[in-house]
Amino acid sequence: MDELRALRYFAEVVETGSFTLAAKAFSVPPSSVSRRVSDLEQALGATLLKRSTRLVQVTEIGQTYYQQVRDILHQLEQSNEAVRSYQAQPMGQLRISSMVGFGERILLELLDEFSELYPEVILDVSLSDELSTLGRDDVDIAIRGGYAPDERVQAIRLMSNEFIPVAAPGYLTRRGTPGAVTELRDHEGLYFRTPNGPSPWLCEIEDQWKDVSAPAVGISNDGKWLARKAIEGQGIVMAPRWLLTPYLEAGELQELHFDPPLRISQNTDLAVFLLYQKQRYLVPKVKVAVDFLVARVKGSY
Amino acid sequence: MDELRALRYFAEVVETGSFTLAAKAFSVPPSSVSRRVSDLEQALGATLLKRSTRLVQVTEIGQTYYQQVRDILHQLEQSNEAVRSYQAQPMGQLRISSMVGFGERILLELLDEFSELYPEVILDVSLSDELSTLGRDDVDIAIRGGYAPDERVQAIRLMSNEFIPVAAPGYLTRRGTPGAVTELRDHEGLYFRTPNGPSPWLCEIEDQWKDVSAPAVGISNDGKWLARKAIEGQGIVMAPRWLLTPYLEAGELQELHFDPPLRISQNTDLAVFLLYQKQRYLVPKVKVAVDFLVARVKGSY
DNA sequence: ATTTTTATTGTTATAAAGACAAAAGAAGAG
DNA sequence: CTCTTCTTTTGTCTTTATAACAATAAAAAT
Repeated sequence: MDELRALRYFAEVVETGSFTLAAKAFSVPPSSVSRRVSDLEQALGATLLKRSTRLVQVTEIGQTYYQQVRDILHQLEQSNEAVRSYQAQPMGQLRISSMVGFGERILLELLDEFSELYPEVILDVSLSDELSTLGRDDVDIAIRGGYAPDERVQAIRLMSNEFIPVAAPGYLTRRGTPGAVTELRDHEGLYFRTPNGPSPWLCEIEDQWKDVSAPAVGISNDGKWLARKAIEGQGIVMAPRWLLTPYLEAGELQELHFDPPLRISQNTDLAVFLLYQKQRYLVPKVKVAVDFLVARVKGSY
Repeated sequence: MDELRALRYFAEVVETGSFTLAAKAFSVPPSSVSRRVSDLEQALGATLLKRSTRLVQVTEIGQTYYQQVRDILHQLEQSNEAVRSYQAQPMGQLRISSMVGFGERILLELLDEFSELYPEVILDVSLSDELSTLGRDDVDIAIRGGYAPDERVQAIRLMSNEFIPVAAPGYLTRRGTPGAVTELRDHEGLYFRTPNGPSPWLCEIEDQWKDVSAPAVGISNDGKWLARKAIEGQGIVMAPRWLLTPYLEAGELQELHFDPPLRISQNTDLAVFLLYQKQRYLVPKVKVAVDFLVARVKGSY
C-alpha cells in the first residue's frame, strides 16, 4: 500500500468532507479514494470516517489522527522543498510578518533595499502584533518582541526592545517632572497595547513588583499615534526606545528616569527577535533574507 | 512512486551505510533499494548519496534531509501506534524517566501500586538527572524539575520543588545558627549537583542576586547521601523540601530561615513537572499512567 | 414515491515495484 | 600489476497494486 498517498487522500477527504471532492482534487475516480482510505483504516484497525451516502463525518480518533497527519505531510512538503531549492537562486514568494511599529519604522525600508538585491524574491509582508504560528503554513520569517515557542523555531536577537517612559517638555513643565514612581498616579498615561493587553507600568520595589500605572488617557497599538499624543502634551508614554529615538533627538520628547527603573514586564531582557524555522534556513530565499536582516539590523541599531 | 517507501529505504541506507544491508533489513533485493533511492533523488533534483561500489557517503543536503525524514517517519509511526492502540487495553512497555531523588522517594512505590492496577503494562524505569530528549525515541513519560522545551511536549506541574536549607541540631549548637546570609561563609556546605553543576546558594539582596555559598565539604547528586552527611553534622545542605520532610519530622534536621530567603535559582516557581508528548496521550498505557501519577502525586504532596 | 447525489463494488487495464541474473566498478590481496 | 571480492547498478521478467470505467446501493431531498 502506498501509505503516503492514502494519507493524502484521507486528509483531503477530511478537509473537503467528501470523497468525490477529494477525488477531484487529485484527479482520480472517487472509488480510488474510497479504497485507499479503507485500506488505511484496515491497516490501523480503526474507523477514521463515518460515511453515509450524503455526508462524511470524522470520528474522534480520526480527527486527532488527521491533525497529526496534516502536520506530517506539511513537514515533508517543506523538507522536500528545501532540498529541491537547494543550490538554486533565491526566488519565489517570501512571507514576512512583523510587529507593526518595527515594520513601519525599520523593516519596510530595509526590504526595499533587499528587493533591489534579490529582485526575484517576491515579498509578502504583513504587519501585525498578533503572533502568527510559525511552523504552520503561514510565514517564513517573523519579527516579534518575544521568545521561541518551539525548539524547531530559531530565534535571533535583533536588537534591544527596552521600553522607556517619555513625555513632552511642555507637559513636564506644566505638570511637573515626576521624581518617584509613586508620583505617577497623579499623571496622565498613554498605553501601548500588546497582544496581551495594554502594557502596565511596573516597578520592582523591595523585591516586589508593583503596578504604578497612571490613569489612562489613551491606549493604542500604534506607536506613532501615541507618540504624537505625547508630543501634544497629553501624557506620559512608555514605548520601545528605537521607536522614540527620532522624537528624543528632535527634542519633542524627553526621557524620564526613575530609580528603580520603570518596566513593562518582569522579564529583564526585552528584545526584538527574528524567528524562522530551522529547517527552512536551507531554502535560499529564507537564508538570504535572514542573513540580510540580521546583518543590517544588528549593525545599525 | 511510493514516496514513503523510498524515504524508508533512504533512511535505512544512511543508517547502515550500505544498500545491501538496507535491502536485507527490508527483505528486498538491493536493486530495489537502489532504484527507489534513485527515484527519490530524481524527484528532488538533488544528489543525496555519493555512491561508489565500496562505500556510500551522505552528501551535506542528504544529511539534513535524512534528519528531517527520520523525524517525520518517527512521528508517523507514533501517530499510527496511537490509532492502533486506541480503544485497546493499557498494555505494553512503558518507559518512564525520573529525577533520581523523586524516583527513589516517591515514584517507585507509586509504580508498585500502578503495576497492580495495570499488570499488562511493563514498566521500564530509569532514574537519572540528565534530561532525556522527550520526543525522540526514548521515553513515554519524564519527570523533571524543569520546563517544557517544545510545544508538542505537555508539562503538568506535579508539586513544588522548593529548595530549603537545613542542618542537624547538633551542627547548629556547635557552629551557631546563621542569622544572616553573610554568615554562611563561615559554615560548611553540602551541595546538590544538578545537570547544570552544583547548585549554589543564591540570595537577592537589593535587586542583585548574590552567591552566598559556604565552602563546600561535599557535592553529590544523591540527596540521601547529602542528607545523611548533614544529619551527621557535617554541614548545611539545600535540597527539595519533599526530600527532606521525613528528616524534618523526625527532628534529625532543622530548617534554616533567612530574610531574604535562600534560593538555588533566580526562577521563582521551582516545581517538579511531569512531561509527555501530547500526541502520545492517546495511547492507553500513557494515558492511564499520566492520569494515575497526576492524581496520586497532586493529591498527596 | 421519485429523483439526485454520493459512496461502494466489480472488473479490466496500466503502471510501478519486486525478483533474479548479469554486468560494472572500486578496493585490497597476492 | 593482475586477480579476487564485494557492492552497486542495469536488464528483463513477474508480480502486485492502483487507476479507470461502469454499475450498484444507499441515503437525503423534492
